[in-house]
Amino acid sequence: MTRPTVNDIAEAAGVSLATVDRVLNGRPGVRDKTVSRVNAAIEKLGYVRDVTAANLARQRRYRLIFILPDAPALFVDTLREAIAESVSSSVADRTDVRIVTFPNDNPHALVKSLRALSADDTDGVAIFAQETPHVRDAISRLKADGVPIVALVSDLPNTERDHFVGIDNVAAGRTAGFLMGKFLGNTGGSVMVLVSSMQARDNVERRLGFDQVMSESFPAIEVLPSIENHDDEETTTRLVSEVLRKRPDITGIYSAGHGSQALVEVLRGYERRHDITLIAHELTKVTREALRDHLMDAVISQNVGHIVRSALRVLRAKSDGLDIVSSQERIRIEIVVRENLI
Amino acid sequence: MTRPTVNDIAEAAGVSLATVDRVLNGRPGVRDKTVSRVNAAIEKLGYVRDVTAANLARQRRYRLIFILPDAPALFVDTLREAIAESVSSSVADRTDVRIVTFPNDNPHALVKSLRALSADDTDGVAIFAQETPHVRDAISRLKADGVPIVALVSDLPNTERDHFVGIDNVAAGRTAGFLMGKFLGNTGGSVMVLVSSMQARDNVERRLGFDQVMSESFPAIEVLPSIENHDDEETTTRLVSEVLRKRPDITGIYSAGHGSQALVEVLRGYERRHDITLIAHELTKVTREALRDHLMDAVISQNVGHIVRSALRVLRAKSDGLDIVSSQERIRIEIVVRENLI
DNA sequence: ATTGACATGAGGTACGTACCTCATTTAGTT
DNA sequence: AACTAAATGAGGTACGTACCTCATGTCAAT
Repeated sequence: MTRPTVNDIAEAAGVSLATVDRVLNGRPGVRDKTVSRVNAAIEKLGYVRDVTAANLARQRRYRLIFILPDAPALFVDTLREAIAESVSSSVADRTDVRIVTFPNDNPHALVKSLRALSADDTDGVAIFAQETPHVRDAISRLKADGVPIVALVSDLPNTERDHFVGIDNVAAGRTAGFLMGKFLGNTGGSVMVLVSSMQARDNVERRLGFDQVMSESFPAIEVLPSIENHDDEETTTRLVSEVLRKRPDITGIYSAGHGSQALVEVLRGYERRHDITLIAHELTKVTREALRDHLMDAVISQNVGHIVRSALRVLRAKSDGLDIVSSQERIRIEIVVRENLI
Repeated sequence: MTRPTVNDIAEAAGVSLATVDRVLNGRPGVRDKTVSRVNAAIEKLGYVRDVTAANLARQRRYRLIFILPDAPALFVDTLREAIAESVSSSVADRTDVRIVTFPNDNPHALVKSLRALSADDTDGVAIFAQETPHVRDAISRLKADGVPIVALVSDLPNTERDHFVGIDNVAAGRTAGFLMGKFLGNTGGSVMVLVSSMQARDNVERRLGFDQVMSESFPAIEVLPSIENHDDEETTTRLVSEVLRKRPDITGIYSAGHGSQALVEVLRGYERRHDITLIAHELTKVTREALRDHLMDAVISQNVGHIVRSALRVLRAKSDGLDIVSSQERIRIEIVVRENLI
């Protein structure tokens, strides 16, 4: 009834504990025949390594680093909080987490941060940044040094990152488009789209997915060109006000970027606010309140807690040279309306 | 830099390891003054017990039981699969999970199963069932015996269960109502509502929430009385076909029960199927396909994986006499449309 | 001053695994 | 058969905590 241990395996396979240990930990000096005998015993007894005991014995610690921009968007703060929260629970996981922040508009600072890392003091890096040639090079160097790397939230597909932790942003944009279309009905009208930046891959992908669905399924609705706000409040306020004034036919607004604070504030002061369907990304203080206040209709979100935990799991696994079960690391695209707001 | 251990605490507090151990594990025979000295040292060094080492030493095992009906609804199968899956990973958590099934229509069998359990061989019970006086008594007995109990999916509020693991079903119904209203627009029409049984508390709560939102926000839409299908396919087929024939003004169907298989099949053969907005609960093979096929518009779901893991965490904590962080055990109400289907 | 109750210390073993050293056996080559 | 290299065994320590026993210390009541 009780769980088999290495000693049981040794006995069942008719070998010594040392040999079982060699097989289990892939150490050399065991004949193939013996290896299969041991593996057969493992199979037969249904042995599963006690990971906690193993880690205890191994005295393994994972030194992981999150690299984030200091973008003035609430979502980044939310992400940072989630990481900070994971730190407290990660003590039990033998994991030391450090957060490195770089100035949003300064790719050189990011590269400098990346250069400061090496396999000597780092077991894994999770990075939320845009892909530039310099970033590509820096990641390449880190990988060559043997440091596992995952991209966070916004993918870096042309780099040597091991994995991407985040939602499928094309699908997220499609989801937003689906809801926008269904909410607007067949009444026509036009939709304003805001993005943080057309350099931000996640934003571009969302826009792409949104457009796909709108043209496929809701051709009666006109989708306007993207407005880039560069996560800047003043810019947003100015541009949104302007478009709202010039285009009274606007019935929907899709905020595909990382923040919606300024947008929401403009709308609070807009008399036709209740005739506009507003869909944004990321559940934050601002979007929560906007949902509650009947100002916003839906939020497409990714659970930052899940993202952080997935990144930690993946980095630990990669650091141990283990494979990941990618189906278990998929981040869901969450739809939040005011009634399922937790 | 490295994490403090009990030995560091002993040294810092100027006491022996044995005394630290007594304090940490609440054993008697330590003066208050000494206790505070030790606690001060713990505070100062930021000591956190290494739970994995502790469990290893303690050789603690949790024997937990899930009690489920054999209802012919796909959702119950999904739940059962999630439990089975957790079994494999729970080996590492020193947890033995057993599933007990009782005939859906036979509350006496359920009571009998409950009676068979005792604190001698059970450290916790998670139960998905409806509340009846007999069930209440059986739970009362188990609690008196010191066995922690959580209600699963459908709450048992008038019993002595320690906790409820599942979604807020009123809010889930409200969410369904919100989407139904928004999708239908202001066109009026009427909505058919299906439930498994009006005895099932979760179903009743969903219906309640749905009605709240419909009357508050979408008064132009008529909501018909509930159709009870008792999770029976033939009944569903018959009743749904009949209502569809008699009421051609039906523009929406809300399936609040545990299964939607027969309903979906009827609709597949219904010529006006694309004029009907269909919203159901629980993501299963059937609802997935219906979403993909543009037959269903949204699914309100609860992540069975989360439910099972939460139940395991809560039962382990209760079994150790620990408090739970209820905010961490909240199960989200998920909205799934065809674009965010994973 | 003696007693007894209580508080504390010292030192051990155990949990399941990792990893080390050194001795011994086995297989393969000549 | 002798030799060598490789394979295996035996036995140890360590990780951080739990829990046990027994000895010794302290203090207050008698």
